[in-house]
Amino acid sequence: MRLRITTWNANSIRIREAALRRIAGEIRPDVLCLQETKVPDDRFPRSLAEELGYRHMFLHGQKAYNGVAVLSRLPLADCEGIHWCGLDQCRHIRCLLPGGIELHNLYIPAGGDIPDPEVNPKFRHKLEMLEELTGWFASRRGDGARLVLLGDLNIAPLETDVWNHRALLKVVSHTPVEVETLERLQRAYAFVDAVRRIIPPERKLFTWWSYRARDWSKSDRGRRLDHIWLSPGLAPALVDAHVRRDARGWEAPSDHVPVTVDLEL
DNA sequence: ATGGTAGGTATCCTA
Repeated sequence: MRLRITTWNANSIRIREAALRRIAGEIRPDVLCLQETKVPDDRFPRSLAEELGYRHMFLHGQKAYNGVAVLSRLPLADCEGIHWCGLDQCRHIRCLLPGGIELHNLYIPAGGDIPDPEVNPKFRHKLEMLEELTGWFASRRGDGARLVLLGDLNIAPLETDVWNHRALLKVVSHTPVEVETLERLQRAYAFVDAVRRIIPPERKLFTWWSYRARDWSKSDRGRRLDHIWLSPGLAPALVDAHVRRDARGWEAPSDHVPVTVDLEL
């Protein structure tokens, strides 16, 4: 059985109806994981999702900020929204897909502008959420679960994940402390970076471009902030991965584009 | 070195 999973930071799902239709029609994921839906669950566009074939969904949203959702053509089980750092922000859904695959859809805090946890609470929160997740996954290491961890992790770990490595060393999303913290999370369960298994790490690859650029495509000052990781037991099922760069040029685009993997189970 | 755009909310927050 072929399973296609896509992650996309929509940056408000209510104003991305056309983009959501294109993702459903052109990428056709079986499971679509959303971040920054920015909407309470009772105002989520459920009927549109159902019209596009996503009869199964789990919403974990809030007003104005954050918000994650999983839309699926296949039944979902044991769905829950998980909170971290003692906050009620909606940034994490855990659920089970058919075949016992455990999916984690994450929206890691962006972290503000100043890369110093002592003076910037948003940066401290970013590192603390990653550290709490690291402890949680480390405590499960070796349990043999078939895990997919994906979402907007708001960190570009490789030199080729940013348009200019040297220029971004002190820019939140690519600082050494963030990269090291993300690598600790990855090592906690020996997660495989699925997209970089398919697209060579030597090649520049971005999933986000700022709205502030005059011409995002020409300047191409992007970053790879959106990731799909697989647990070691699930990695052999990986057959393909894609970043839908052209989605950044759609009418009324999100600043993030969809990232997709195909698994053969 | 600076300021640039976008979305949600309600006059300013976050990204």
